[in-house]
Amino acid sequence: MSIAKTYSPAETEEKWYSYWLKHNFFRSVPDDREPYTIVIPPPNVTGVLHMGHMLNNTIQDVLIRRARMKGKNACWVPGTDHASIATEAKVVAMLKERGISKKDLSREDFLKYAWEWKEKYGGIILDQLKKLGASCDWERTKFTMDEDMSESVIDYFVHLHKKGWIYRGIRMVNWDPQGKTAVSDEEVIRKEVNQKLYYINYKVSGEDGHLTIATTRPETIMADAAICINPNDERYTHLHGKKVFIPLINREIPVILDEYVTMDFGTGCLKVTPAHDLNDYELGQKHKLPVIDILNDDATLNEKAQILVGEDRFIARKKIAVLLEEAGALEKTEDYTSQIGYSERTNAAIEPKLSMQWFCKMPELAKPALQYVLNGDVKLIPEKFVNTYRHWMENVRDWNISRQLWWGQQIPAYYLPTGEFVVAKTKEEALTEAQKIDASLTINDLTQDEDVLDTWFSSGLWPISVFDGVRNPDNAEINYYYPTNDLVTAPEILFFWVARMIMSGHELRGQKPFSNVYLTGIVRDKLGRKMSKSLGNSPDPLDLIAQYGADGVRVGMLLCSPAGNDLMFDEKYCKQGSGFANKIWNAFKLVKGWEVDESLTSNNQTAIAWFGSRFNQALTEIEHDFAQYRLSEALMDTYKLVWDDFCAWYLEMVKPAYQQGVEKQKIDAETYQATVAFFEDILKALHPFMPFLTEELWHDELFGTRAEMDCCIVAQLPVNGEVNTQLIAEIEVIKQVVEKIRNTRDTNQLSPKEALPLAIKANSAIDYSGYKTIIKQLGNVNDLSLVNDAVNGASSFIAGTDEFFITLNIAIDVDAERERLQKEKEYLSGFLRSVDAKLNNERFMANAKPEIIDNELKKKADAEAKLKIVEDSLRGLAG
RNA sequence: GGGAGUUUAGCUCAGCUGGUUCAGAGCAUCUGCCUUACAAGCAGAGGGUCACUGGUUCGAACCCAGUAACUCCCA
Repeated sequence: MSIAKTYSPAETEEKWYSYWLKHNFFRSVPDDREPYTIVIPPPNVTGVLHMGHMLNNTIQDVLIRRARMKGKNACWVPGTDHASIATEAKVVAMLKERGISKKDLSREDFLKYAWEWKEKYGGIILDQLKKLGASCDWERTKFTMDEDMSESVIDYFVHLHKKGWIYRGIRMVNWDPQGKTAVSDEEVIRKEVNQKLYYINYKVSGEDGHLTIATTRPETIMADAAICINPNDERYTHLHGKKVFIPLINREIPVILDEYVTMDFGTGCLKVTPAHDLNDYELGQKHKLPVIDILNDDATLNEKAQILVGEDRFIARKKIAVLLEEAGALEKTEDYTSQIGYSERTNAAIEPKLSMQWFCKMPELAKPALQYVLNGDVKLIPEKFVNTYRHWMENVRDWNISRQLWWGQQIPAYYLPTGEFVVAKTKEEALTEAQKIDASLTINDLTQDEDVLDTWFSSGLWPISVFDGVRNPDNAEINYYYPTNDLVTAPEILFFWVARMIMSGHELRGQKPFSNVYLTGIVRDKLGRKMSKSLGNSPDPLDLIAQYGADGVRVGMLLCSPAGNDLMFDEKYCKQGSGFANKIWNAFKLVKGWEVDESLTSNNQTAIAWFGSRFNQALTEIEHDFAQYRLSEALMDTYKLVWDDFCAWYLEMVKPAYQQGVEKQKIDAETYQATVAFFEDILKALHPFMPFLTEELWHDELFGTRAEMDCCIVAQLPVNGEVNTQLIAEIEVIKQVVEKIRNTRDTNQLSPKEALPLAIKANSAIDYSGYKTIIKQLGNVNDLSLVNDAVNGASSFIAGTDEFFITLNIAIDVDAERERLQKEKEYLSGFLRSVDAKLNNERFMANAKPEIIDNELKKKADAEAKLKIVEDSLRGLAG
């Protein structure tokens, strides 16, 4: 196979992804290997791939591929969640476009449309993930409303109900008037909003005077049940026990006293509207006030409002301001900013609303779930999130699990004609239960609760239900794969999702659902703004892949992703990624271009031994990075291993020197074979990050003929190689020597092509005769000699504690040389002084650990040796 | 209002148990090179009062206290 000038990702990616699929490399079934399991955070069926998914799934894929290459039975379970509110909203919108209204449909018909929608759009993200290279076991793809998954949800509900942890109650809920459902506290996004504060006069009953209240919601005055003042407020003592009239509708309401009212906010008179404000509701309960609900489910005013009936709340607000003005009841308005809640799903302003809901008691579930994290059974990465988690779990409130929707698992509660209810898995079982209450009941007497369960109630079971562990708690799969290993998700859903999985894991299996939770940051643009559709600052991930290749984008994502911190994404990182791919490609081209000449003998043993050691050392470092989930650093360590150590140093050491007139470079067999072997190891180390490029090169004929199943994706990572640390340390000195030779060339404005003679006066134990080849090749040195005395009149430098001399054809600039040496001398003397200061300090000698002192002594000796050399050189220069 | 976090080079970030592997990496910048793998490259170079103030210590980017700015979560 001939090789193209640059790497072109597109066809490669398509080719190898299908190959992997065809050969079932992503497939996992239980066997006797150690399992390594990740369940995907199921994306919404409504979504399309965004940068957050890219980051999240790149990380998961790196982890899963690495585990696979370490010989584990790697299983990555993909799937989607049904996102009840968001999906229902989409379906309602779709129907509206077709001229169909949801309220004209039966539940059954509506669900048919919803499933149709899900089939059409629900798999988009998963398909897009394939472009990224995600090696999920697609045969395991799950959806939270699959029959078995839903059954698991119902089982869990029944289970919790039996324990008495699920109950019904009237509560003030966050009502989404657009979705026409309650949403949980966590699904409300608070935003600062500029509003107006309306000052409204209420006439005092039986007197001429009035009092003034301040409110942001004048349209709710018709629902007022009282006016509340602080009993300590001296301005209003005359109002104690009085009644006032609500303007426009002239309903009489009492003035009540409660210290709850802040005297210095507004006027100190608070209108109490129990039906439409959480705090007012509680105040109303305390003072036994009536609850007057003037809003419909869609937040239009109902007939209880008496006026503006049928108007939307916001339109009513504008209109009532005018009416109040006309009636002379509007004192003034002021600009005012406050926090308003918006539905995460529909972006409608949340309306506090009283309604009957299902709740799940949290304290009993939260307590053990907190322990898993506190005692380290479940590790949060980074650790800082433990505090946040604890704070939540210790202040947890009961969870509203019902949603007034159709798309989702319908609550398995069945009402008797009397209004009593039973909870059971099926209607038949419910009947049996119901008949215990009234033996004469038949199945037609039972009506199932209309509401569905919160989506998190089902995704909270995800790591168990994907292995059918709720319905069949002792099946082979759940026993093998559960607890899973790593979970990769966003901190915003630590409580929503992660905590609930830990709760259900403990409750159902007495076990944690996963050992490590890697929390990624939010992907922001380079200005630090969260990427969002509305801002239009998010690149299309698929465009990025088309432009930079999947490998390039994967590298780009990881380069800028410190664990748990937000990442400032910039396309330039992807560019760096694709540049890296190209570098590897070109290194490959070089090696591939070599022709072996069997008659040549190798003199690259040192280089080969060095890179072998360096490679093993780097593997250990990378392993260490992964153990701490420092993926960004693991990648950077790999990057530098390949680019610097392999390409810039090793290949330059061994590559056949340019020979005039020789068209093909020849190389000895030993070096060739070693280099090819190194390259193969490098492909393995790179594979988790750059699966496509590595797989492509893996199959090149350079490596001989490969069996069909011999693929990089299942190659085993090299382990436990030897590291010759002395050799590595000595090569570091050799690199310095080479750099200084190049520097000498640079400062004397000599061409790199001009070969130079080098004399070495070794003061250290390094045997330079073994490094001659390398120095000659990299430094373009034509004559290398080992000497015992300083060479006069030559340009010199020091590396380590050894001296080096280059005799130049041109006269060296003595003054410049002296200045350079003088500077070095000053630095060394200063350094020596600081070391001596420590060593002469009694308290240092008394307090510092012995190894620290040893180190200082070594530094002293080292500096003294160097200083002596510099001083000698200076003397030589003078003489 | 309560809680948490962040602040190190122009940018994005490392810096573990306080001590020469301590001020580092990648990118960007500057200079010189189209050198037979790669200009998406090669060879060099510059760049930081470790947010600020004080304290502890023989010794502080690191520990403690306070201040400032930014971010997130909860109310």
